[in-house]
Amino acid sequence: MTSSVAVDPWAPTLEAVLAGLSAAAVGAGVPADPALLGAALNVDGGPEGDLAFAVHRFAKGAGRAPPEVAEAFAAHFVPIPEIASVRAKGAYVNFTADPTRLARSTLELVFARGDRYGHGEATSEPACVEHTSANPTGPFHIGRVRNAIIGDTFARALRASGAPVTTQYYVDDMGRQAAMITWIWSKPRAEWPEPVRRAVEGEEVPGEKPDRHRGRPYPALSAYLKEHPEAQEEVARLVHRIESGDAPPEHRELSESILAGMLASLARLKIGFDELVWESDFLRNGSVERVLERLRSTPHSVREENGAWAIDASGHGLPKESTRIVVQRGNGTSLYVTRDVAYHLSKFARFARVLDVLGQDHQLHARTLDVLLEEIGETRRPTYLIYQDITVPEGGRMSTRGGSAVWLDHLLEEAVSRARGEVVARREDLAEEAVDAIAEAVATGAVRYHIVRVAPEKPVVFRWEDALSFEGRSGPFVQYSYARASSVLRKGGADRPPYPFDAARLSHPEEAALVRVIARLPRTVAYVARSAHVQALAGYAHDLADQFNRFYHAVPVLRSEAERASRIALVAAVRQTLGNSLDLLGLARLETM
RNA sequence: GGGCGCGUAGCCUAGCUUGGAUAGGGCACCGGGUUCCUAACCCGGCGGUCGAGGGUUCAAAUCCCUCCGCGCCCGCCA
Repeated sequence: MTSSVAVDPWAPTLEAVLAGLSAAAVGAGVPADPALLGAALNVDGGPEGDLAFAVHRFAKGAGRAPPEVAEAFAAHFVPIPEIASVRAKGAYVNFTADPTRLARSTLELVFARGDRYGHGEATSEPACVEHTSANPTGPFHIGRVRNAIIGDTFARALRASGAPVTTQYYVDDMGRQAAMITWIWSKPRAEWPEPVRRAVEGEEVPGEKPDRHRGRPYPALSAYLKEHPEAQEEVARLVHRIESGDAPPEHRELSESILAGMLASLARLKIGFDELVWESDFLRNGSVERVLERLRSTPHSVREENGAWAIDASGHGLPKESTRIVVQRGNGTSLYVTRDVAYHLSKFARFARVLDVLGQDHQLHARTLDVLLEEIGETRRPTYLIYQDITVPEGGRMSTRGGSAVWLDHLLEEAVSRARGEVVARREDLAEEAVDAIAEAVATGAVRYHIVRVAPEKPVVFRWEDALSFEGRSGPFVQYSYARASSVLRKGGADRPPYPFDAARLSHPEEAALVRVIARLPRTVAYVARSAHVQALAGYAHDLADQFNRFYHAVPVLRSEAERASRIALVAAVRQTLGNSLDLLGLARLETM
C-alpha cells in the first residue's frame, strides 16, 4: 500500500480514512494496532459502500460486541471531506466516498497523466523478464505462445509500475535440436533419410515462411533419430563441432532465419524483445567454461567413469532420482542447464530483479538451476513465473509429432478471416485497407485476450470456438468499447483536450460507478506487477468496458443539455483509461470498428 | 513411487498472495430492447454441496492436514 497521491485517485481517501479510524479507536476506547486497521479495511467496498471496515478483531480484543464497537467507531469518526457518509451496519463500518470529489480528482488525474494514467512512479531497480525462448526449430504453436503472451503482458505491467524493464529471448542455438536442423539442411535433399524426405515433400508451399519451411523436417527427423543410432552419432558429433566453435557456416544462418519467421508471428501480437541473447555467446566468451571450473571445484562435484562431471545434489530436496546433476558430458560438451547458469550470471550482473517465464515442464530445470547457483556460491535467484500447458480436447499436450499442434499462424489466419466477415457484415462504408486493418487488430486482440484472461497456473484446453470468440469477455469487446467512446467524442467534436467538466454534474449512479472503475486502474497495475497475476488486467479491462456500456445505455451524452460537457469529459476519461488498458494488454486501440 | 500444479453452475472463468457481510463475470438457454451518441451492445430470467473429509478461527472458496480425481516432470534432451 505505497500508492501515492500523484498516481492513484484513491490514495488520499485511503490515507485519510486510516488516520480517522486510528483516531476513532482512541475516542471509542478500543485498542487497535494501526497496522491491523489497514488489514481490516476492505478497499473494494462490499454491498454498503466504497470502503468497509470489519471490526470483529478489535471487538474481540476489547471484549465487546462487534455491532456496538462498529457504532462506536462510526460515532467517533471525525468527518473528512473525502468521505460523504459513515454508517455502522452489523459488525462493519461502511464508508462512501464523496462522489463529486472522487470524480473530480479521478478525471483530473486521468487528463494530467494521459497515456501514463495507471502507471506508478519510476523506480531505479532494473528488472529483466525472460520469456518465450522457444528453440528456433520451427513455427510457434499456441501452447508456446502462452509463454509469450504471459511474459509480454507481465513485462508491460512491470514497466508501467515504474521499473526499468528489459525483455530477453534466450535463443538456444547450441543444443541438439538446433544441431538437428543444421544436420538435415546441410545435406542435399537427395541424401535425406527417406522417411524425412517423404514427410516434407508434397507438403511444402512455395514462398512459405522460413520457420515453417526450415522446420518441416523436424518432427520426422526427430522420430527417425530415435530409430537410427548411427545418425544420432552424427548429430552428436555435430553438437561437439558447434560447441568447439567449428559450426558449419549455415548453422547460425538457419537459426536466424527460423527465428525471424517465429518473431514475425509474435510481432503480429505486438510481442517483441529488447534483446535476443544467443546461447552460443556464453560459450564463445568463455563464461560457460568458467562456470564449469567453479562447478568442478565444489565439494559436491563428482567425476564419472566416462569423464562426465556431475554435482551430487542430495540434500537439496530434489526428487530422489535426480540428485545427480550432470553438468558436462563424457565427451566434454556442456549441457543446457550449465549454459543456463552462465546466462543467469550475466543477468544478475545487470539486473536487480530477474524473472523467468517457464512452462511447468521446466519446473525441475528451474530447481536444478537454483541448486547449481547455490553450489557456485551465487546467492541471488531468478523468480520463476510458471504456467501450465495448453492441451487439446482429445487429451494431452500439443504435439508437433502427433499432429495435434495448433499453429499460431493458422489460428491467426482463421481469426482474421472470421473478423473480416464481422467487419464486412456491419461496415459497408469502409475501404478495403481499413477492413483489413480492423480485422487484423480484432483477430490478434481476440487471441491475446483469450490467453491472458486465464490465470497462468490453470491448465487450458484449446477450443477453436473459444479462441475465436469476439463477444462477452473478449478482446474485441474491449476494443469495441474503446471505438464506441472514440466515436462519441468524434461526433461531439471533442476528440482533443481540454475537457472542461463540472464533477457535480456526474451524479447518475452509472456515472458514479464508472468513475470508480476508472479510479481502480493504478491499483490494478500495481497489483499485477507485484503478483504476476496478469489475468487481473484482462478482468479490469472487461469491467471498465462493461461499465462504460451500461453508462452509455443509461444516459445520453451528446443529446444531454446541462450535463453534456461533463459527460463528454467522462467519456474522454474512459477512452483514455480503456486505451491505456489495451496498451497494457498489447491489444490495438481501434478508433472505429 | 516422489516433486510441482490444478479441481468454483451444462461449459469457461474471477476471487485464494493479505480470511470478513447475499461467491463476481462470460458462453449456452429463455424473455425483452435499435425512428435515439456504433446491437461485436444493453436489461431481465435460469443455473453453485467453491472435488471430499477434518482442523484453526468470532468468521474459511481463501490458511493447515488427510484423501480423491486430472495434468506435468523425475535424460550425459532442451
